[in-house]
Amino acid sequence: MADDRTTRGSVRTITDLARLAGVSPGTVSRALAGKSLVNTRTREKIEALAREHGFRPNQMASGLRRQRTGVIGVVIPLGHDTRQQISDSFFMTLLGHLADELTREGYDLMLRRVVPGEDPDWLDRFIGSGMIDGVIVIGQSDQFERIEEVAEGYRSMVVWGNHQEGQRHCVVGTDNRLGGRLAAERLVAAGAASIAFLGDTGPMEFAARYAGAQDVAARMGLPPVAALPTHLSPDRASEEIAGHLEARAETIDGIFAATDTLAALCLTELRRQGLAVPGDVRLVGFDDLPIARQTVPPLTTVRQDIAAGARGLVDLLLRRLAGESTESLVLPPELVLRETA
Amino acid sequence: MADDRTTRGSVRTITDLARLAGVSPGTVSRALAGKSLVNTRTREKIEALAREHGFRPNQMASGLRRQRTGVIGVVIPLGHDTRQQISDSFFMTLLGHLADELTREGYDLMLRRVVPGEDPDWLDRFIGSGMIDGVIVIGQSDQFERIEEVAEGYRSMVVWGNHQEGQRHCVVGTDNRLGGRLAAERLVAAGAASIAFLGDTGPMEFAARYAGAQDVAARMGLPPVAALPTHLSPDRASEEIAGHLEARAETIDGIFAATDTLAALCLTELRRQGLAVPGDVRLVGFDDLPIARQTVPPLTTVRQDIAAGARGLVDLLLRRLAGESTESLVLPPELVLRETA
DNA sequence: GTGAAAGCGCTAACAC
DNA sequence: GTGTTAGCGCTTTCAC
Repeated sequence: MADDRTTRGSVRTITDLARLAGVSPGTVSRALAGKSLVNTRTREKIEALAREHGFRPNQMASGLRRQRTGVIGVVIPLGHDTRQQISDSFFMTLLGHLADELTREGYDLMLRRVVPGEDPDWLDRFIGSGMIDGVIVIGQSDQFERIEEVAEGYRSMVVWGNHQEGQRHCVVGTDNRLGGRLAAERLVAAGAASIAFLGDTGPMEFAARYAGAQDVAARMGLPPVAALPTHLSPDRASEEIAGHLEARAETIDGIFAATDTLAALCLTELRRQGLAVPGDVRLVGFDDLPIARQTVPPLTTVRQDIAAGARGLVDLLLRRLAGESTESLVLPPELVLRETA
Repeated sequence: MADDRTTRGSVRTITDLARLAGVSPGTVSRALAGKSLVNTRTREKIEALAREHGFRPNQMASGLRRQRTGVIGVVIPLGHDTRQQISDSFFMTLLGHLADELTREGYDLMLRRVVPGEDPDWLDRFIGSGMIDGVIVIGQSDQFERIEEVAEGYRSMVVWGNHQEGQRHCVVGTDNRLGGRLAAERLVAAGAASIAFLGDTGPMEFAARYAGAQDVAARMGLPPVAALPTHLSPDRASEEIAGHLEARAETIDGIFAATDTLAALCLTELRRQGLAVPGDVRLVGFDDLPIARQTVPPLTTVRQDIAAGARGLVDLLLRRLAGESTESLVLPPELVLRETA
């Protein structure tokens, strides 16, 4: 075991430091907090001592006393399709931006991935842990109702996801339905007459994208958009896509993929089956992840502004922590024209 | 502000619950902890009450008292090239696996991204916060020395990175030098006679990969491997790659890219400049990220077993927390033959 | 401007 | 088996 937590000497507590400085613990606390009035010389002395001994106040103790931890929880519910989203690029990128934003605001980030199916209590458990001042939920998954219930009694929460008319929880997200419309309109403009949606329509975001595509098909008098369900893990998805294409390729000339990741896989499958893109089949993705620029041909897609999303989440959460009421924030999607449609 | 932290009733503390159950706080603590002996009926009663009121013990308080938080810190130092690694796929994937492993072991994960240049004290600050029982550092970046110093006095740390002869800190990582050799050998076997290394050679992992390639060039009597430095952010890297290729394409017939991400960008640039892969130029990447299978043609690369890495990191850290001494863990890289070399 | 003292919510001796 | 008690390390009245 050895002397783990002692780097130099044994100035572990504010009391140790107080003894060294010849003052009381209270004074040290005040000096280090930088607030309340402390004699400049006392403060300087204490700060010097603290630096010299590499002292840092224990955040658990401080948190307990002040009833605030300085930590924001970030939770990723893996509802549908447990194994997948695990390394979903979109969520991971969002997480990176969240880390940056929270750091900038002086908060730490506690990350939790949960499987709601195994633990229905996932959200309350996190909130009730006493470890976090607020929580950001990344993705509603299939937990819309659960989140609504919690939002009823807990204000310090903001969710990344889809906005529903009249919902109670504060959400930040792209207008998925509009995004779906943009995608389908582009497919049609590029010459598609029979469109399919590639991906699971279970998660709300995806359902909304699908609905947007349906809107366009209906408005244009095209046949309804077929749903080609897939999982999100690359391995399974590839197989499933191959199956769908074999069964339906004849009847489909436009594909709207739920994510760029799926679109990229689909592109590979299309090539393998000898179908030209965008000649035989037009393809549009969603997200505008880095991969969208690197496929061959590069992917036409619907862009979500991830950085803006992260800023919005943090901004709204901090405002809620400060007692403000906040509206949800719906971000506009943007069609990015490349070469697949 | 409203009644934030109360979902139902006001059973916030173990003492509240004790009052309800007609027992003492101590008994509630014991009952909920599941350890020490408590009358079965008392325990059941308490558990029922706890469930009914959605009570969860405050982890800050518990942590403070027990001197253990149940939280592992994960820190990503952004040393070189601040903006980049920010969404580096490799680190993000590793992070995902770490989250899974730690969760499985009952730990929470506190994530911090730091810029050592701005805060030389990044590591001590995290360790000294009192919020974490141990720390996993993802990537040595340019902080090898700092990490060594800290390792001197702090045992509860494991680092993802490159292994150096005689180093003090416990590290888990791929044998990068061997990986570099595998890559270069493959390039040569595929017909390359003049090899370049694409990427910054500053970070230790990359330096080792580069050194491995040099080993092979020397052994084979080929000209030394040229280093083509780049940043890691896609935008800058693309430009830089284009520049390098324009300047040197004539004289290079094999490229070893420091990461798959760079390799994919390079592939795009090569195509743009009308160079055939692997006809004119052979290309090998590193990591075997999902993108490696989706480029056209798919990328020959050196695989790092990320899942095994995450398991190793967590396993070693837990052993160290338990007081064991542990050796570093060097994982074998594996050449994955696809079509670019 | 500083000290003393009372906890934040929990756990772990120590009694009984 | 269970109650009582004394803190974990910090902040914050309340005195002075």
